[in-house]
Amino acid sequence: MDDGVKRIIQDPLIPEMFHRVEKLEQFLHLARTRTYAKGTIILAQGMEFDEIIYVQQGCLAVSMGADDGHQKFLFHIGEGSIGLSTFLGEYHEIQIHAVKNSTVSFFKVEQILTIFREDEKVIFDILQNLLTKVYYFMGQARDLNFYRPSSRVFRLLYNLCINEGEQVGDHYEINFSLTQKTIGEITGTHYVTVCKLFQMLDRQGIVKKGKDKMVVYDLERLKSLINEIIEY
DNA sequence: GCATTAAGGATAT
DNA sequence: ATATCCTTAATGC
Repeated sequence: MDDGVKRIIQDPLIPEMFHRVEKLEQFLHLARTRTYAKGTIILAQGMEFDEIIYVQQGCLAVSMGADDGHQKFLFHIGEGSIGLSTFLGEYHEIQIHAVKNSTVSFFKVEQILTIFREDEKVIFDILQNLLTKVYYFMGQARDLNFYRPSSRVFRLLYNLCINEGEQVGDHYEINFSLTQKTIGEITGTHYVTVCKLFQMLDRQGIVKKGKDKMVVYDLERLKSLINEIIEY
């Protein structure tokens, strides 16, 4: 095996940075390409689907419907990433909609096979993309079983700080911010609960969340909060 | 401990 | 100007 196919699976902290398959960029002429306005539903529940989605620009969200009409957010498909490499019949409950204005390409099976023949490394890229998703959702399954909602939120913040945080003096800065709403979606906790938790963190000076920056003032305290019972 | 609902205020586009 | 996000309180499991 040459180095081109030797890779490491790293766990994505948030479900939108799965392995990119940018090699598909060279094969866009084989695909059907469309643009979607923000909010458009690309794949509705129960719609047959046998293509691979590649997002050139923008961002899509994949969610799964529940009996009561609720949609459980699953993951984002960002630029350079792919979606639904599995082929759905008409009895699935997946929905995909555009989060931003997006241009996305659709590859049919035969086209994908052609690409595989021309550049077999694309196979590994697609496998890698799928495996990071599988690994991510294995982690989700564990978290939902073993941690309470408050723990899941704190764990996410802690991991973000460890992995993306930049130490500045005595504190850490995370140079992007998630909305409380998306933190709720990712961790499976209600957004009102997320709000209360951030209030607590703010009041105790542990974490302050800004518009496009989060700073962690007390990483050890944040870590210990993961295993504490929170009073609301 | 947390979800849910509702309702009003705050920001983003 | 309108949609989206955040806050707060009340209630229920």
